[in-house]
This record gives sequence, structure tokens and C-alpha cells, in this order.
Amino acid sequence: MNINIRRVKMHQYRSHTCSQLRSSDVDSTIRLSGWVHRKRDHGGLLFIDLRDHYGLTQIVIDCDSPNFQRAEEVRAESVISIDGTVVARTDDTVNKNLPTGEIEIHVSSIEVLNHAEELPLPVFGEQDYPEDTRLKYRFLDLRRERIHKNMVLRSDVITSIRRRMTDQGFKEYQTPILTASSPEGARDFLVPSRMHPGKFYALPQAPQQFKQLLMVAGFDRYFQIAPCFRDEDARADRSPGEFYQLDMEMSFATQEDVFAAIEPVMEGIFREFSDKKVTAAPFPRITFKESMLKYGNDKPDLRNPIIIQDVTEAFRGSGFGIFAGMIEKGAVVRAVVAEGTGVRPRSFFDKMNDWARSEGFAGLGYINIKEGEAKGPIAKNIGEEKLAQLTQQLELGDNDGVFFACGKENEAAKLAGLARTKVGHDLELIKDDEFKFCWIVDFPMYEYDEEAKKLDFSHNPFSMPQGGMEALNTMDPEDILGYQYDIVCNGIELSSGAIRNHQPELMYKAFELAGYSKEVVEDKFSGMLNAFKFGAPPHGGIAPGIDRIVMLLANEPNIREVILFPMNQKAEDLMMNAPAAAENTQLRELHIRTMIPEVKEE
RNA sequence: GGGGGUGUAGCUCAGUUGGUUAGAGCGCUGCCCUGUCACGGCAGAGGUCGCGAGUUCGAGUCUCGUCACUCUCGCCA
Repeated sequence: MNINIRRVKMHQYRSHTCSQLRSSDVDSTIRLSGWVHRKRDHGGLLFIDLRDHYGLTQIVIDCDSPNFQRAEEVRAESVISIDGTVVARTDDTVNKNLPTGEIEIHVSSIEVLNHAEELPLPVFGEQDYPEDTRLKYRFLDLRRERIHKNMVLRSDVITSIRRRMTDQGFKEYQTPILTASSPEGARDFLVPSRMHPGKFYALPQAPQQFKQLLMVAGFDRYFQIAPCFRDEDARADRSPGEFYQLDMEMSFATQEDVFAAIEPVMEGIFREFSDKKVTAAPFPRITFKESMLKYGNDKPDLRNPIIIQDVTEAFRGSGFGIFAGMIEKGAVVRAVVAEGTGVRPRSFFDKMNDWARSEGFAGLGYINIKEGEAKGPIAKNIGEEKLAQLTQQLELGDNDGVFFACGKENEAAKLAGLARTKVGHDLELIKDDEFKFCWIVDFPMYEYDEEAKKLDFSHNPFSMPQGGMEALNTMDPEDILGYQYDIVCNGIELSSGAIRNHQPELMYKAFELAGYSKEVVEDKFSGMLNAFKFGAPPHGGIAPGIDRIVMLLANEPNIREVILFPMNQKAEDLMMNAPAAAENTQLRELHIRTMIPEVKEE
């Protein structure tokens, strides 16, 4: 058989990939391997689109060919290897949608390397499929064009990040996976110790302590594409269980040094992997306080042009009794202007109020101005003078609508923030052609925990308080700011970071204010605290979430679309069947007995 | 743990005020087809309508419960 003679000269599986061949290759004898993407059977003539990671090539088999029957029988997604000749397509059969569309392969032999059974999930086409089916047959799902591309993008992004970091003198180090609980506030994943009955390792929620120890160890500039493990419930932008961070830390660094190191990486990768506009470094710095006022949260979507205003004074002592009364008890009023909505029917405003109630708030007030005339219960009762004051402050036009959130400062800010987002979204004010970055800075070190009735850290307890020991000794703890910052893009928090507290005395004091004794601190964080007693450099860092960055770049609304093998919302791996019960012998070795809560029968 | 949405063929979905034998497209099986690239044509198989109760002469449709998936709140500094 002449085929076998050719095989001696050629690679066993392929001479080219499925995206390589062009009209310049016409008349070449080639070998391709790949998946049967699509078959078009004309009876006397059969076309197969052969697919691999790189692309598609059209294969043609004539009914005269001894391979015809085998080709006709092979099912989509089977893996085949073909030998053949590259032939130019006639002008009227060229496919301009394919890079290889000017040629096709006339087959001399076909070998089926692996038969595919009937598919639970078609690879061809763009149709949506149930999440659980996709996860169970992830290997099929991942063959599909869009998600396959996402994973390639993810790989390219990570490569680019590594290059950009190392170009700046950062070095990548690996930190332990089996370790002790770290200071993040999430639930730990625990791993039982065989050698130490009753004791457990924790998987790192982040390499936080290790990267700080690396600074103490004098490595100066560290980074890692670091896996992080947190046993918390999932969200659309939060994978259950595990995720990846671009973890970085630098010593002898100020907050501005950290910003200057990370800004070009962010700007660079977003420009490299997207056609959208990208904020040019330096990114805007917005204080936490200003962000809460203007945007109603600490992760503002700056694409939304609406800016919230405080209008407490316009309602104080006004004829609108509900708000005036609440203001006397310390409430504030925040306004969200919805330009041009004044002419909308009353139902528009009622629906917004219903929405606010469904979000758990008391309600959302409004004024709508129709051809210069202010309408609605607030406009009727507030009084002419106050109405004029509002109109002037908010620069209201003749047909504008405006919503009011009244409540305790936190509540009002939160509702106004949600309303800002909703109005921006509903009125289509948020243009999806841009990545708008900003830093949120000056987070408070502490906040009062209403449930526990005690002061607690509002962010990372290891952050350096602004003003140092003097601030801790003299200021109202709730007024103390930290060198803590978030980087935000289009309303998504990509990361928190901080300049760390590297002085033991400051740390004891900072923890003392939150109600932790010296003994507790020493017990919980002995490794790091010890290190700070033997010469620790000032240091700080940040850890942007890789999955969220790729999500933004791939324009995917769900984080599972950029993760190869994600778990479902209940933290189950449907493909590998994890978690699973352990064998008794395993449990015995680990000195563990399970206590499974009783499940209702049937 | 709370709230919302969804659940009908392998997949995507339709199914009227409760009324005979639950439909379509893709996929699958068989036959036909030599220029398609979402090929086309003919025929066929495939359904405990998520599950369990209830109301009713009669339930895919109404009620209650339950399960699964998903979004969301809590949680995640």
C-alpha cells in the first residue's frame, strides 16, 4: 500500500494543523488529524470540516473513493486522521469565512483514531446548554469555539502578566498549599493531618503571610499567579472554593509605588487584549468617603455618568414630613437624577419604589418634572422654597426625574448606589466600549460591627494605619484611615491591597483596639509576628483577581466561562464527582469520624 | 440559611380558558442526493411533561409539598 510508504516519511499523525494550508500549498501531499466538526453528505460527494485547536479544513471525499463508506459512517466529534492532496477550490466554492477557505483536501485514506458516541452536548453551533450538562461534559463544552477561545485568552493574559511583572524586576516564587489559617476572614478549607491526630492544615485563602515573610526575607519584589482557597458560597463573579490572584508584594514601598507598579500591568494587558478604550495611568484616586457619597459603594462603575448628591439640607425642616422627621433622628437624603424621565408615566416611578422595597429598603422617593412642573408627593409637600433649592442644587431640567434615598448614612448611600446603577442601566447610560479604572483609597481601619456590638477591622488587619501609633493612641478609632486601597474596573473590584503594618508594637495596639489581646495575636499570627521582631522592611502589595480580569477581557458575565474546570454553585465537580465520601480506611488513618446530619427520608 | 426564576424528546423550546393520540427545530436511525460550508429531500424511532400528593368526570396546564439547576441576599477584609 502506497499509503504506508508515505507514512514512513511523514509524522504519524499530521504534517500540518487544520488552519495551516493555503493556496500556496496546492498539490502538496499532506496528513491532517482532528475532530469531525461537521459533515455534509451529498450522497455521491461528502464534505467533512476537520477541526483541531487551530482551525478548520474542508475535506472532500468522492463516492468512488474506497474511504467513502467509512467517512459516511463516522459520527461528529470522532477523531480521524486523513491523508490527501491539497486542491484549490474553484472561485464559486471558495469559503471566505475560513482562513483555509481557498483550498480543500481530496482524501486518499482515512483512519478513525477514536469513535464518538452520540453526544450529550453538541460542539457545533452557539446554542446555550444547561450549566450542569456543560460541567459534567466539560471536555466537550471546552471544544466549543467561544469557551475554547476564552481559555486561550486566559493563558495569553497570564503569560503577558508574567512578562510584564518580570520586566519590572519582580520574581515569581511558590508558596505552600498545605499551611495554617491566614488572616482573611473567610472560612478555611481544612486538611486533616495523618501524623498529628486532631490537627488540620488550612489551604491558603491567599499567600498573604508568606508574601510578607518573603519581604522580611529580603526578596524585595515578589509575585505569583497564586491559587487561593476560600470555603464561601458562589456568585456570578465568584467561583466557589478556589480562584487565582496575581499576588504581588514589594518592600521599601509606599502606596504610590505599588500603584505605579501595577498600573502599567493593568493598562498594558487591557490594551493588549481588548479593543475597548482603557483608562490611561495614573488611574483616578477616589477616597472611600467620596466614593460612598458620589457612587453609593466602594466599587464605582465610572462608565455610569450619574453622580449622587447629598440633599439632606433641602429636606431638613421641610414640608415633606417623613424625610424631615428622619433627618431629625440623624438620617441623610441622597439624590439620583434620572435625566429626561420626568415625562414618563407615574408607573415608572412606582416601579422604582417597588424595586427599592424588594431590595429590602423602606422605599424610594421621587420628584418628576414635566414641562417645568414638579410632580409627585414630595414636590407637593416639600414647599416652594425647598423645591427651588433642590432644583438649583441638582440642576434639574424641565423634564427630569430624580430619586431620593433617605435613611442612616450607610443605608441611604447603599440605596442611592443601587438606584444609580439601576437608572444607569435602565436608561442605557453605561456604554460598553471602555474599561474605566480607579483606585479607592483611604479606607477606614475599623468599623463598628452592629451585630457583634464591637469595633472590628473593616479591611485587612495587617494594614498600616495612617498616622501610625499616634493615630491609634489619640484618634477615635472609627476615624482612623488605613493605607488600604482597592483597584476597581467598571464596577468590579479587582483587588484589595495595603501597605502593611510591619511593627509589632503597632500591631498589638491595632489588634487591641479591635478587642484582641496580645496573647491572642501571638497565638494566631506567631509566625509573622516573630518575623517582624528581627528586622522587617516596610512593605506593601496587592493581589488582583485573575479570573475577574479575564472575565472582563472576554466580556463574559459569568466567571465559569473563563475557568477550565469550574465547580457548580454547590461547590461540586460534576465531572470528577468531587467531593466524594472517603474510604473508612482513609478516615481511620486520619483519625476522623464523620457525623452526617440526618436527611429527611424520600 | 432567606428570596426570585426555571424544570415538557438526547439538546433548544412551543403547548390557548383544564378537554381526544403532547408538537417544532437540531441531534439520532434508514433511504435518496456530485459542490456543500447551519447542504437539501423523504420516512422513522424517541416523552412516567423533575418527583409526590391534592382539587376535578378529566391536570403538561390549577393548589400544596418536595427535588434539581440558576440568579441573588447573607457570607466573601
